[in-house]
Amino acid sequence: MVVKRGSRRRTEGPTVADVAHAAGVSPMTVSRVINHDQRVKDATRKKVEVAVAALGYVPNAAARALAGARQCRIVLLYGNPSAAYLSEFLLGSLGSARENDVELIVDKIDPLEKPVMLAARLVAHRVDAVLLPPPLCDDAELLSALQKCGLAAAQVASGQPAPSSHAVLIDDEEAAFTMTQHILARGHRRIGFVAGDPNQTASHLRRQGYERALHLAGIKPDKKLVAQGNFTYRGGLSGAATLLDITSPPSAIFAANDDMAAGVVSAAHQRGLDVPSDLTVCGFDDTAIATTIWPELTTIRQPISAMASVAIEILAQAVRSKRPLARAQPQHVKLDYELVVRGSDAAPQLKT
Amino acid sequence: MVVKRGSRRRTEGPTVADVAHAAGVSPMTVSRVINHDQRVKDATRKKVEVAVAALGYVPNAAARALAGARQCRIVLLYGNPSAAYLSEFLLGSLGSARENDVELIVDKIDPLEKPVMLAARLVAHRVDAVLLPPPLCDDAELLSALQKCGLAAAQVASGQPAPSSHAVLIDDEEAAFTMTQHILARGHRRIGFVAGDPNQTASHLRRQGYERALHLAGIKPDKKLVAQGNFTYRGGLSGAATLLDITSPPSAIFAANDDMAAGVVSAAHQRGLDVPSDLTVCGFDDTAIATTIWPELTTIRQPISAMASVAIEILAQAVRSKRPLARAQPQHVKLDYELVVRGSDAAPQLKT
DNA sequence: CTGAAAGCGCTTACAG
DNA sequence: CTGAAAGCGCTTACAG
Repeated sequence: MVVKRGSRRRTEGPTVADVAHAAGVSPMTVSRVINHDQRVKDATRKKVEVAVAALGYVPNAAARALAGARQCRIVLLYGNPSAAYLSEFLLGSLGSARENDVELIVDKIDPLEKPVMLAARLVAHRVDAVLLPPPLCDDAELLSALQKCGLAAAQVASGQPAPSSHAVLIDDEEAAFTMTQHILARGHRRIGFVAGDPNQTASHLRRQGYERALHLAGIKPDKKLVAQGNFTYRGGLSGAATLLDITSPPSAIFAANDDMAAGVVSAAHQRGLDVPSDLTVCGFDDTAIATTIWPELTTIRQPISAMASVAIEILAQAVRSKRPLARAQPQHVKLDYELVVRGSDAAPQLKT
Repeated sequence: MVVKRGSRRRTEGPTVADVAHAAGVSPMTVSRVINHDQRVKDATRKKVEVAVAALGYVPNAAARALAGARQCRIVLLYGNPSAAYLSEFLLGSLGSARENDVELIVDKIDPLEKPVMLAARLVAHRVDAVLLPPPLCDDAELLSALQKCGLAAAQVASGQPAPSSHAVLIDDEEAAFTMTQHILARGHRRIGFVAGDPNQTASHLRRQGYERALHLAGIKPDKKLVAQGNFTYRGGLSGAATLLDITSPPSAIFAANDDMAAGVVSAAHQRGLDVPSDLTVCGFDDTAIATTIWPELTTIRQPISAMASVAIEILAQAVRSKRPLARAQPQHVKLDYELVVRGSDAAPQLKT
């Protein structure tokens, strides 16, 4: 390995030139072998491969990138998700971004900026794709602005993925159905539901799952047992207040996310009700708050970190694909959820 | 922007040459401005900055890496902070990492791995520096292992920064003093305190601030009014239970962080006490939970995101510094906190 | 304080 | 099927 005097050489490893020299070919041929170019003669390829192995050659990523390999810059746009959700989402994205060699930029959306402007700004900053966690994943205007600018987008945890964008999700309806069945199996018949933000499509799916399980159990859904909660702790607090103060209150409340479930638990405590002996409370998401409060919440575990990770991977692949066809072929991936039983559910009290 | 015929130019964006042309300087000068070289004349810098902004210039990372710019790879090591804390910390780090062109790797610590092994692994992965949020910022063994391997470290929010490492903090003692004075000013005389994790130095400082304010008001600290809380929601719950069940319970409780304060509020509710009319509850940190629960917490705002951001900046500077002296000269930066008055504090009830 | 030259390690585009 | 040349966008080292 020849290192010239006064060279600015920093890296210690061998280069294409070193390999070429060792194999008795030109650097160009080494490059072809590395990139699996079909046109290299088998004998030549062998020689190069031997040299590569002997020298322990590893291509320099920066040089490849500079010389023409396609870069990938993805923006993670976030609106106002709960801190626990964002935190897990960030962790998943970060790991995946490193593995897939994508540059990840994290940016809070400015509600005052028009989606069209935003999209234009992203393009100006050489962004290739956009990652959209809830609630942004359901912003139709944003999605269409992005598409018009030719930016790939991945919706994470949207209840209603657009056909034109990539999406990673769980089956919200089925998960809510599963949770409701679990509560029914405990023996509850009057099960309250605190619904999520009506602007997020997942909210409706979760409610549908709840109602389907009820139907299947021969229970007619009662509108008085459904309260609005907006996916916030305060919404859970006020929603539970509504449900708990009706004539024949529910013995269990299923909140469509953990933040609201925490609010429900607090409302129960304020009324002197014990959870779970007086009231069963279940959540959805399994974010940090589920194991922070007491009792710990029985909930649906949504693989937030994995969902973010998969979304980055899909986006990176789409961006780097040579064929424009692949960019026009959005993928929708469904991941598994899991029912996590902890301490906030129990059989209802016997009426005496 | 001139694009030559037959050029292999891939990226559409402007280059140093374009910016140089627009600003009427050489590419070299543009490079200097971008890299915050001190020697550029202010007027020249201005011109370049204007051109950069006008063209929307973004440096090409691959080219920088290839050309030999000193890279800076920082690992953000986290243990088990609250999700809300981590989320804000991550956001601050990410933004700053981009601005300072540092490669940020986020890694959860494995409690089973020996600090010495960890440090060795980091060195093997070409890591230059380590960012330590609480509770890791107070891990003396880790700190010393890092130092022995020649890794720069920045402790964030430690109550007792090591002389050999960089640190960014607020004055915890003074902040707790301020909060206690605020509660005293409301008219409270029996003020409970829920202490944080004894393994984190900040816990002790916060308690000291609380006691100093009491002394200054002529109140003798009462051991029965101090409970252990470990910085967790559950610790706040049980700590408050202890304080609220003594013979003459406090009319106000100051918890050394928001998670515990949330637990205190919940404990109060379980006892049928209203917050704040029956019990004043104050927190510390101003993480997301402070405005999630109801009533919203009066607390001390700790600029978590800014602290992370400053720490990254200091680390990047130290790593890139040509003079080894600067690396041996750790900086300790103190940022401002703020008392945020919201809905969880009020004057005590009149005894009748 | 600023600039002209050379080079980082690889690949594209063109010849042969 | 293989190679010599040029260039990707930036920064280092050297002058002035």
